[in-house]
Amino acid sequence: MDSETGPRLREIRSKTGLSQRQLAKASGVANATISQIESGALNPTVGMLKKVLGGIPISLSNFFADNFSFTDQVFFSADKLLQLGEGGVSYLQVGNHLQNKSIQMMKECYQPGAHTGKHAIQHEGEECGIILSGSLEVQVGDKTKVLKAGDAYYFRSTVPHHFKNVGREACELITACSPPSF
Amino acid sequence: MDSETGPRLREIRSKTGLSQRQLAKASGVANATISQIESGALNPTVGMLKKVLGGIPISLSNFFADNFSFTDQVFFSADKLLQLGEGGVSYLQVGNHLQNKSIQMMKECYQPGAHTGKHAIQHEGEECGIILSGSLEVQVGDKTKVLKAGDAYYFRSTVPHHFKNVGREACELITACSPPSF
DNA sequence: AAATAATGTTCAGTATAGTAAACAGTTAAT
DNA sequence: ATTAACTGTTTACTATACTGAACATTATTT
Repeated sequence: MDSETGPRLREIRSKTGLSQRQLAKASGVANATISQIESGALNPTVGMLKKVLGGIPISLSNFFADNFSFTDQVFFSADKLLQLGEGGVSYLQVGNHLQNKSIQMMKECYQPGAHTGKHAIQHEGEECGIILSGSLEVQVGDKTKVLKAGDAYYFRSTVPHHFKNVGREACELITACSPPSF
Repeated sequence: MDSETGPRLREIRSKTGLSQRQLAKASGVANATISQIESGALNPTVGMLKKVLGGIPISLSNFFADNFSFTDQVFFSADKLLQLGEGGVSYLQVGNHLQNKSIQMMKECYQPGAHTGKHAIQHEGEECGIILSGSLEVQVGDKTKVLKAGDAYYFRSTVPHHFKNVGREACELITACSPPSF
């Protein structure tokens, strides 16, 4: 019936290094259920899927938004969404050769606990962003606030700033800097 | 089990002006099923929910990302995400008083068929964007391309450009202009 | 090599999701 | 007022999601 969710669950589970039984224990469902869901032999209820994803953990929204892959084609010339970083924080940049351009737009992903380093960042220009999923602690100057999906920020980059994912799930956001900072 | 999806479905269905039976017919499921899902008496399978949402139409991703509301708090001073437009195209702007700022970041939503007008747009600066959901036909100069979720664009705004939603569902994207264009 | 502990898969039983049809209530037309 | 057409809800039935236990493989331990 829905041929996507099984393979998708398998892919995500594998990526996180969990076995079916580990995930089963963490989420409180039978391991057979996970096997059957992944193989497509079963059409899970949303309650069940939510329960299973709770063991990873990942939200339903993020699970189904997984096709937010950035691997597809990109508009204009050879501008690709480049994977710049690795590890706790990843950056996907819109366009390339930004040296003489004025905007640096990125989709960023902070793993749980990931942050921008012990020293606050400071550079020319301005920056802003919109949180897509998860939660992010944003520190700008002496102000600190935890932003959730749908929240946004805007500040002058000359003020020292620092980002940290304080939630249990990955935090995705889209940001823009002007001018590009690296 | 999952107490959110019922009320959420009811809310979305009501907003679109569909009755349970209309949606049932459009999606090919029993009206009783929709009633029971909405009342919470039933925990739908994802295949079933997908089928139901197909009659609206709205994707699973968008359905669960519904908490992408922009109504929550926003970081820094009184900067709110302002609803600027109405009708076929809506704009939610990050921050305000952008006259002497350098970035204009917005979350835009194009209803099916909606576009930026019969005359192409042209202004100073550069702009870019990332498609969150749906599909958008982007016309820049003599180049035209249909972008899907995860795709992105970047171009100089002095080149005449035009956006149009050519899909059946609403298209959401996040854009950035530098400098702000209005 | 034999034993132990993992891995994912298969199977019979039971709990429940989904259907079709009848029900009850509200609005519109005649 | 009575029909007619709509709204959402309830009910008995059947199709299937989910469980627990056994199964088959592969990797690690002793």
